[in-house]
Amino acid sequence: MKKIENLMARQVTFSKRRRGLIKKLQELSVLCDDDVSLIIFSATGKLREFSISSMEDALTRCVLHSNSVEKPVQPCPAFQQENSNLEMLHKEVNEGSQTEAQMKGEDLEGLDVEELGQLANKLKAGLSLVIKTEQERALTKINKLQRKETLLTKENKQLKQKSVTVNSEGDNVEGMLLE
Amino acid sequence: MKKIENLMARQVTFSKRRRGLIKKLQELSVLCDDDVSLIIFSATGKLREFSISSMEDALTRCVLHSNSVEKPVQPCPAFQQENSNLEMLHKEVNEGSQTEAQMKGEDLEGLDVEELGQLANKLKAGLSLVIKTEQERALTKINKLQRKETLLTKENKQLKQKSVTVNSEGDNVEGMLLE
DNA sequence: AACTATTTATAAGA
DNA sequence: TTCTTATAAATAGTT
Repeated sequence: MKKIENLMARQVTFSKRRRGLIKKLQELSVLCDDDVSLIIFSATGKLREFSISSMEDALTRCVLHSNSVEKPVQPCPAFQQENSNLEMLHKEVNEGSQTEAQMKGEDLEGLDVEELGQLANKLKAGLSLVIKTEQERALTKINKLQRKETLLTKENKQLKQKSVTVNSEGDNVEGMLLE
Repeated sequence: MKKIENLMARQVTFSKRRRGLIKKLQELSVLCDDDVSLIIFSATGKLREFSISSMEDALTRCVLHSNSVEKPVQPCPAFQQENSNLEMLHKEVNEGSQTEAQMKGEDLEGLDVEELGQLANKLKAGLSLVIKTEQERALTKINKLQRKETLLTKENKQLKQKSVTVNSEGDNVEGMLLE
């Protein structure tokens, strides 16, 4: 089993299997009385699907991007800026709570629940994108540092050998490295 | 289709279907080149399953509670060093259990908006802790690598100076560093 | 989208 | 828990 290279076939397969997956998720949540979350990212980090099957049918499904042709990724904030993103998210949640409180007392017909579902979806999507962005940022940074470290270590070895052959005394730099 | 009331039957079904679900998740992630996350909460809000398929680490599985009956927490391979964090997550998730249990069994129409909002907040809290765990882990790794890099660079500088003063020819290691 | 041949999942029982 | 098997369901290929 490997990646389907043909775009159309891949999209079709994705759609079919996504439906199957969500169905099974719903079944599990009913049979075993669980809450289930499903998050799917494309390989390029774009959010394709975020679905939550909870006890409430209204929150069961949340298809943000039904096409596999995704919207452009949100501008990738630097790792240090992630926290402000999270804070914004918190703020958004709090505002959402206010809205919800205001909505209290209104009819609890389908429309209200839909609006609430949309708010929840917004939150989930935001959180998902932040998680994904952080993961990517961190891994990129770690990989870069590891490559750099490898080269530095190599260089260090060469320099030490040279240093030892030519000058066996002087400042001893051994033992400086962290482990 | 409705909740399996018999505990043993429910546990067996949960195990079987979880395996099937994860298999299908893996298949989707391979066929369509996606990253997939799966989160399962028990109805009482306890985290049962957290699984991430990323491009870097094949599929990472973390079974905290294999069923609704309390069992010892299984070590999670991907987060072995974050046990305390995971326990915090577990604790946090548990705190909402009463609310969730109350909400359980009610019809959609019977749920008030505030309670649904609390569910959303709970999910957000769980996700936030996962984010936090990842952040901490990544930052620890990055900091360690950066310290190591700093020391290596310093050491190499000293070695180079020594090398240059004694022997100005030979292997040139400059230009090896990545930017 | 719909159809169908084939594969796969799973419930029940051991 | 694993294994077996009859049945049910998902899906790939096709139209």
